[in-house]
Formats: sequence, C-alpha cells, structure tokens
Amino acid sequence: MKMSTTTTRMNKSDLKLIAVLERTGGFASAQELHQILRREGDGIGLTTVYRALQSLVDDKIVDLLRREDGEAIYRLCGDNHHHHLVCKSCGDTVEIEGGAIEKWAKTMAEEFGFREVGHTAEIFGICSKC
Amino acid sequence: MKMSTTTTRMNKSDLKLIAVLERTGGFASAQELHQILRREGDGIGLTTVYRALQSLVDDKIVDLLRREDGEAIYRLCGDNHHHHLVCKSCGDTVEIEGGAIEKWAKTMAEEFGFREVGHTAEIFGICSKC
DNA sequence: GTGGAAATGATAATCATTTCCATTTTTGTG
DNA sequence: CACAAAAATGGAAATGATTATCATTTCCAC
Repeated sequence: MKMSTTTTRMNKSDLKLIAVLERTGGFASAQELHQILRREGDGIGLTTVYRALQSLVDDKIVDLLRREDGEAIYRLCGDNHHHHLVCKSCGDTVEIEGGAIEKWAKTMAEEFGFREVGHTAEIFGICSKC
Repeated sequence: MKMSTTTTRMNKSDLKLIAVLERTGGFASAQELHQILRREGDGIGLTTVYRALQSLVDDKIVDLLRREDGEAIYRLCGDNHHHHLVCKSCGDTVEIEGGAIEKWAKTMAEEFGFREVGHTAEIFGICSKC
C-alpha cells in the first residue's frame, strides 16, 4: 500500500518561501521575498517565487493582502480564521478575532439564499505609534 | 471683498466624475469610469480621469479601496456606507447593511488604539439562481 | 486682447504580475 | 543504471493598471 500522496504538495520552492516568511515574521511582497532569497545566494527566479506564493495561498498556508498602493503582500497564517487591523502609516498589523463578522456574514448570506459563503474584512487606520 | 477662493477647488472634470459616481451608485475603477464617460460621448482622457479621482480622494470626497486583484475602485463617500454580497458565479451583487461590522470595526480599532479608522468587508458565495 | 497659470490628453514610461516556452530536475519503473 | 514522462524552473516577453512627460488648449484677471 502506498503512503498517502494526497497530502498537500510541497516542493523546494514552497519550503524556501515558508522559511523566509518564518524568518521575517511580518508581511512581505513577492518582490521583496525574491530579493531576500537572492541576497542570500539563492538563484531562485521571480516567476518561481510568484508561483510558490500562489500555491501557498491556495493551500491556505499563506495569507494575501494588499498594501495601500495595491501591491500584494504575504504572510504565514495560522490555521485559525482571523482578520487584520492594519496601520495605514507604518504597515503594522494586528490579528484580531472576528466573531461578529462570522455571524453577520452567515446571516446575510442565508437571508439572500447564498451558498458556499466566504468573506473578507479588514480594518485600517493609524496606530498609536504613528 | 472677494468670494472665498479657498474652498475646495473643483474643476469640470472633478464634477463629471462626481456625477458619474452618483449615477452609478456603487464602486467603479478608473478605467470603468473612463469608459462610461466615453460611451456617453465625453472625450475626456484617461489621464484626466485619474487626476480628477486622485484630487477627489485627496479632498476626501471620494473613497478609494481595492478589488481583490488590487485594482483601485472608487466611490463617493458619505453616509451611504454599505457592504456587498457578491455571487462568485454570476457576479450579481446585493447591497447590504453592515451595522454589526461598523460596531466591530470601531470596537477593535479602539481596543488597539487606532485612529482614523475605516474598513472593508465583502461577503461572497453562490447565489440562489446559480 | 494679452500673458501667464491651470487644465487637458496623447504618448511614453513604470512597475507588479502573468504568460510562454525551452531547459533542467525529479520521479517512477524495468 | 537507464530512460521516459511529469513536474519544476527561470528568463524573456506580454499584460494591465497607474504615473510621468510635455506640448497644446482653455481660463481669467487686467
């Protein structure tokens, strides 16, 4: 009998990206992640970085959100669904619980007969330090 | 004595954009707004559309947010704040109230000492027709 | 009308992201 | 090991939104 081959596929590039994201901690754009890897001597291509990030997002291993200028930024996410409170000025981010949102989304969707419901919600403002 | 010349500057293009945004009601990207104006026979240039939108955003007459793909979308800001329930399949959109969200966003932001707070929240799923 | 400032819009430049495609690496199998 | 098929890779070109340039036009005060 074979070992399960249907667990999440994870190739070298995916692992590299995860490693960098773990190390850096916060959010980073694809370009930044690419530069970091290059600086460390890894010859990984930009294309591969984008590909890896996309597959990690698909597998819900990485969170994708947007800077104010629209650039995509990525971060490792825990397995618990959460939302973000983002500082418009310094980019600092706080993970917050969204119990109220979950309920709201569910209620609204049901009311209008929607199925397979998901939602996004972000709060942004200026943090106390800025 | 002169009339106040220091009130918000508002040129023809600005007014055109405001008019379209009023008429369409929801969100629209710069490109879409440009197309609408063109379709209506207005020869306005894309550059001018971007310029006008930017100045309206600066003057806090228009809100800027982002689609999921990062494209900038604009809407008149004011007290008609609402959220959307979007069908992933047919794109149909329902405007909904977000009372719970407003409260949630406010509470969370205060808890972490954020100022000048805004938020985005969208629900997506598959509508009853699809 | 005249001159200068503001507005306009076509075109080119920029920048993140995707697409293409040829090449390399990995993997499964005998 | 050898070999073929599949997956991964990365460079270059394409895309698409947004911004910068710059020559021309419109506005207005005098």
